[in-house]
Amino acid sequence: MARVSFREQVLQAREDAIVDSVNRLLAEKGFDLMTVDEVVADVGIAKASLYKHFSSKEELAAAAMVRVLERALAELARLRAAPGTALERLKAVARWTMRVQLAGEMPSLPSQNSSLRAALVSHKVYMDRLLRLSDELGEWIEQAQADGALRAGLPPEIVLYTLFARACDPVLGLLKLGGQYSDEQIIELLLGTSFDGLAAAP
Amino acid sequence: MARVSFREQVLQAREDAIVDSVNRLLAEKGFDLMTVDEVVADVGIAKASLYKHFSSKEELAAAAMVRVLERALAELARLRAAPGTALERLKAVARWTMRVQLAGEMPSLPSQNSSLRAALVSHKVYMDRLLRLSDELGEWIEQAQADGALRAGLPPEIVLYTLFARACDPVLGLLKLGGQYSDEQIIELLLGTSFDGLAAAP
DNA sequence: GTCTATATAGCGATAGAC
DNA sequence: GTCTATCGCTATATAGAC
Repeated sequence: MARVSFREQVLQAREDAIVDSVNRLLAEKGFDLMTVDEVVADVGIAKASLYKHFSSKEELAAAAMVRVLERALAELARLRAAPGTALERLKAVARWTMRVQLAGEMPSLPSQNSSLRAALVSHKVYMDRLLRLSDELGEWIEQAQADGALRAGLPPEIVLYTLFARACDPVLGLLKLGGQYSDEQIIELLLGTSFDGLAAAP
Repeated sequence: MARVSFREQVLQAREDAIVDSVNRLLAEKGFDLMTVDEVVADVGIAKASLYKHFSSKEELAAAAMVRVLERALAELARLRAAPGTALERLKAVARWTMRVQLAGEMPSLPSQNSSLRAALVSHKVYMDRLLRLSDELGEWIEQAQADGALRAGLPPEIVLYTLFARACDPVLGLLKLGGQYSDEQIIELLLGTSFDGLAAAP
């Protein structure tokens, strides 16, 4: 670990505070409705100061995504260290992503915004974390299929996309809004629909 | 059927053309990135003319949603007239919504935009169609559970939300972009994950 | 009802003093 | 690096002639 000056620590702490706000606002309102003015008001700094740290609104979103991807990678490492089958690990990851979303900490980016997409695919750190996460999940998916625990006919790609999609499923928010179920009940219900499906066992 | 003058027919045709464009643009770019300027350029009219037909951008979105909801209700009526179990009908509806989305005709509205939400919930026609659709699907869901075809422990509400969510699932777009599968293959794969789940049969 | 032209407001981003 | 003040642009929505 390189030595860092006190000044650098202060700057790092400020960047962390910015990413904190961005992450929460992205989870609340999404990228298009989040404004840079809100971010700086939330952090309590001037807009020009923020732009000394991040060169654009897209960079802000990328930073928030990098952080959540790194937290996901840390969760994967934790799960790998514990005992459990590949299927159990995949379910645990799905639970973790749903918990993050219910806690209001899952940034939601529109898949349609092309300027944002362009910024993300050319963002080296973001792409690295995303690919590492995909690769590691892909291994568990193939292992679970080899175990006979995941349907064999299903392309691993589909399983991966489906897991990612459940991380930002609007159904969670709807059910939480309804107020009829606790967070953990919502998670177990949706885990059931994802892995066991809507239909009754044949 | 009330008699309508030629002039009224022309106006109706223009409104239809507007809703056509809005529907396609909503499917392509979503509400936040769709601009009224694009709509009028696509239709070939002036912006002020559009605002004589629809009083706001939110009204435009509501009109597109009403039309797709009415098409869904028509599809339900068609399915009810044909033979089939409740489960088969629910699967057929899911197929229909996925086909609409893959055809680029499913308007996508952000669930987070509060001004849009407010406009929709106070839009009588939209709410009427939405509730009718929910009611009719709810009957099929309860019937399918009574048949033992849908998992009994699952609250019907969850099944309904899940079906709605699959109608705008970003996974469809991702798989189509990949170019590896035909539209019908994508539909059958996702129908499988929705109804039978990711996990292998026990 | 349709048009051209414009009002009005909010946004991302920056200049320049300190 | 941080601030205040502002630019430049684009968006929704409207005024007023025809």
